[in-house]
Amino acid sequence: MAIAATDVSARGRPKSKTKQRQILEAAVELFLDKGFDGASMDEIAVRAGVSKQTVYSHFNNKEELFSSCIEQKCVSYELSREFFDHELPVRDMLERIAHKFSSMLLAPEVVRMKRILCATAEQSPQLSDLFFEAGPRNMVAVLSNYLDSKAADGELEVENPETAARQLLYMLHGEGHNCALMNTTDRPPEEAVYAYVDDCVDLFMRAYGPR
Amino acid sequence: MAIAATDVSARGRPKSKTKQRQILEAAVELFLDKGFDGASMDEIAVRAGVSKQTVYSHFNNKEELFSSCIEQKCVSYELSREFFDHELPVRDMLERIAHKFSSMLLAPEVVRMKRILCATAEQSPQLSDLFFEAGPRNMVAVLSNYLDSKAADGELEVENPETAARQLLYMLHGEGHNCALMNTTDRPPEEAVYAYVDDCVDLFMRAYGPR
DNA sequence: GCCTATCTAGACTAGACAGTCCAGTATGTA
DNA sequence: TACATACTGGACTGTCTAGTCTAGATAGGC
Repeated sequence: MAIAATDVSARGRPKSKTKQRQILEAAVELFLDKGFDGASMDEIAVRAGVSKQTVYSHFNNKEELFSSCIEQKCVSYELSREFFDHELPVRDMLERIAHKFSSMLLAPEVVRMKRILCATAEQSPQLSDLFFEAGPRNMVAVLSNYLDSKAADGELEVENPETAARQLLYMLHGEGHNCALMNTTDRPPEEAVYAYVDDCVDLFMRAYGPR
Repeated sequence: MAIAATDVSARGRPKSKTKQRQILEAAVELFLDKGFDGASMDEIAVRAGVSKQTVYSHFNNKEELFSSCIEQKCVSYELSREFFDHELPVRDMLERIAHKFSSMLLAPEVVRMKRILCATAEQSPQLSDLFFEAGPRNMVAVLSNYLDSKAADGELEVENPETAARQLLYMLHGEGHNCALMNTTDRPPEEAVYAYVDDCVDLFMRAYGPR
């Protein structure tokens, strides 16, 4: 929807999908790198190897282009339900998901994306919505679903699986993610983050595991 | 230190402390409101009721002014050790601190400040350091200290108080803080946040409380 | 009351950037 | 082949902003 409407009649030369992809790729790189204000349309056009006019023929303005970028990135991060292995002991499964989740939270691309969403939060909350549904909320739903099924099996003592999912996931953010987000100079080393993640699963199992 | 050095010799008319305060106040408001790029020096001067030249005579450039603003805000947020009441039962004390911490995380001023630090993270990590030491790290230290003393009393079973403090504090961030930070349109209502905070203390006590 | 520095008001420079316009060229569809 | 449209490249407009400069008014310290 963010893309300029192509004429109903398919007369004349059609817009090139390739160019559009090039533009989006260049824009993603530059927006992630310099933020919304920092990235200029001229630079995006140059990096995409395309004229500025072409950029404007595919996307009506800067906001629209930015929004398309976020949209594109979100789909690529959606976590699937298939990740969960119901045969594995709960603790092992939780450790697996916790580590995967934690490393996602530390991925430079994710961090930079969150930074930009924070920065543009005031101007465009609908972008945050987009991200929030595809990202954190989806993750809570998926994990909560898993916890619920394990509670039904009697492997966990969780009354409210959604709350439990949030507790674990937000706890996992920890100093690692926070430091990365703010780009502090001294960051917890990788081993410390791993240890922290294990401690979180421990805490979780101590509270919700079978007695 | 961020302030332009006043001449060693105290000859002539001294710089007005009042003007400096006015400039800082106006700058804080505008930076929090519009971010670093969004706030212009002209606007700051106007809001401070001062000429632009005066702004530049107190602060050499925009970065310096910004840095002074963050510095000023940080000192005002430092949490004190006096807050902890050692007579109160651990659970009650934790509930108290959890609620206070949570409402701080939701305060508009704090949220906007964090947003700006995220946005400027790439350019100026030393600002994040400033904030991180005065804010999150200080908070962890203070709570960890409390948990340690309670572990010594046998009221808690905490092996690593620092980790435990981090777990509780980061868990408390939750969806409320995250949504506020990104400014999503549908935010968890106040009661939901309160309930979540209580659930977090529950989780903590289930894991670390006496058997 | 003099000296010195601050402060004001506004003009000014220099550069950046979003978005438009145009003339010419390339290319897919009918 | 003819048409309609996409694409290029570059010039252009209008706007905004950081930072400088100047001339004159103001006010504190000695």
